Amino acid sequence: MSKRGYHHGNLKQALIDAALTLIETKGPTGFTLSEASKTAGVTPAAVYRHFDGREDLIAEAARQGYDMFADLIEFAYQSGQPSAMAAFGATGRAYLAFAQKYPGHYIAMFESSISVNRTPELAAASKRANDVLEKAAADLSEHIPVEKRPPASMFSAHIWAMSHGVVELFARNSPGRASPFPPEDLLETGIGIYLRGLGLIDADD
Amino acid sequence: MSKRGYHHGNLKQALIDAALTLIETKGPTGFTLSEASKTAGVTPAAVYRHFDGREDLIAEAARQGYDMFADLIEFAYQSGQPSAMAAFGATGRAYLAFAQKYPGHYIAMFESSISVNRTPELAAASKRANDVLEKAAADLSEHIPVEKRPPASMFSAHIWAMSHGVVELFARNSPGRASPFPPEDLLETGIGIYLRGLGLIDADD
DNA sequence: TGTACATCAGTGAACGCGCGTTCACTGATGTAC
DNA sequence: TGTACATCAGTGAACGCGCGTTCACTGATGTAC
Repeated sequence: MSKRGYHHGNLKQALIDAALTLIETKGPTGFTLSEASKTAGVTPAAVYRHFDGREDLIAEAARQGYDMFADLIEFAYQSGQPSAMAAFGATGRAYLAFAQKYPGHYIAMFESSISVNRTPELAAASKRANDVLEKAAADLSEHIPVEKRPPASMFSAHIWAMSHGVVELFARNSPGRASPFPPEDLLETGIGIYLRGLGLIDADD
Repeated sequence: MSKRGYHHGNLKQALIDAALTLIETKGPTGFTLSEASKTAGVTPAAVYRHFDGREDLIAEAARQGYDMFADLIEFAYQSGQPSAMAAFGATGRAYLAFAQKYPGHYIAMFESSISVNRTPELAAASKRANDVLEKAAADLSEHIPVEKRPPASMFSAHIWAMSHGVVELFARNSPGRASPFPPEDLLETGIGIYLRGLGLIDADD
């Protein structure tokens, strides 16, 4: 903030922020190093003081995204305890909220072609996010009779798929494709119906 | 086929096919006119005999995709009649099959930034696909008591979201992200649980 | 407090490259007579 | 069947552009004395 002049002071983060904004508007392949550096008020060559190159910058943006994502999801999950049901619901809402509040991160994480195994840090951050989702599903599925209980990883994959689908198709404004309902409602009702199918919600709601 | 030489014979379709293969491997923004024309064995300038430019080529690919998609979905839907349940199940399976068999089309349709309203033909093809999906949902929801019946468009949006999510997260091999289950199983069980939640499938399966 | 100096974040010019698009052209094809 | 000719699908060279990356450099900063 206060530091300016020849030395930027916080160029690394400024570049990541610029990249995220660009990714948000132009997609992960539409983003260019040159434009990000220009946005940050710096020469393209300056990027190489902080990153190994283009891919490395995107990977770092994704890593920060996974970290925030895991934090938010974990916090939402804890905030609903000790009710497994409340914890699960909060987790689902946090998912959509994250995708809407941080679209650049979301795209870098799930739509860029960066492998999640690119660096150990990225893999760890991604795994942590995954584990929280699966933990929420596992907790909740404790309430299902064993013989009709699907594996927690399947349960969590279903919810994740529906959440991701709602984000991609109805939350992000695909050009020319109108959403019939607010995405929050769509996800809330969708998950509700699914959970009822598992016997976790009373048929009378 | 038989026609070759100075005149290509069927360059327009050859360019679309080349574009689809490229889109499939490099994403909608990674695709280049030059590479598509080279693949088709032709100079980049030749493209302009058949298309207005880059975007126009993608739009045409998407249009063909919507057409095939609507045909396949419609056929699957009809093949399950008169049972609404069978028709709906076939429709869901056709969705996934399309995404897997024609990934280039699927990406051009749902992941490119081409507006569905770009041309009247594209809008019409897209609407037809949409209508078939919604019709299947509406038919099936006839079997739900009116007072607990969600709007058909919401019903269809839920199923579409879950299908799209399964495709994006687990069917397409996101680099480094392993699918815990075959996507077909994931979608079949997911939709099954959802339908049970709507009271459309017996709790005992 | 003042000065000499090492550090290193950012500059600016340059590179080779592939892009989408344009243009005047060429030559294969198919039709009219 | 043979020839003249119009059509138009494709060529090839050229354009201006922005890309990611490299390099020797410069000058602001912070530390040692």
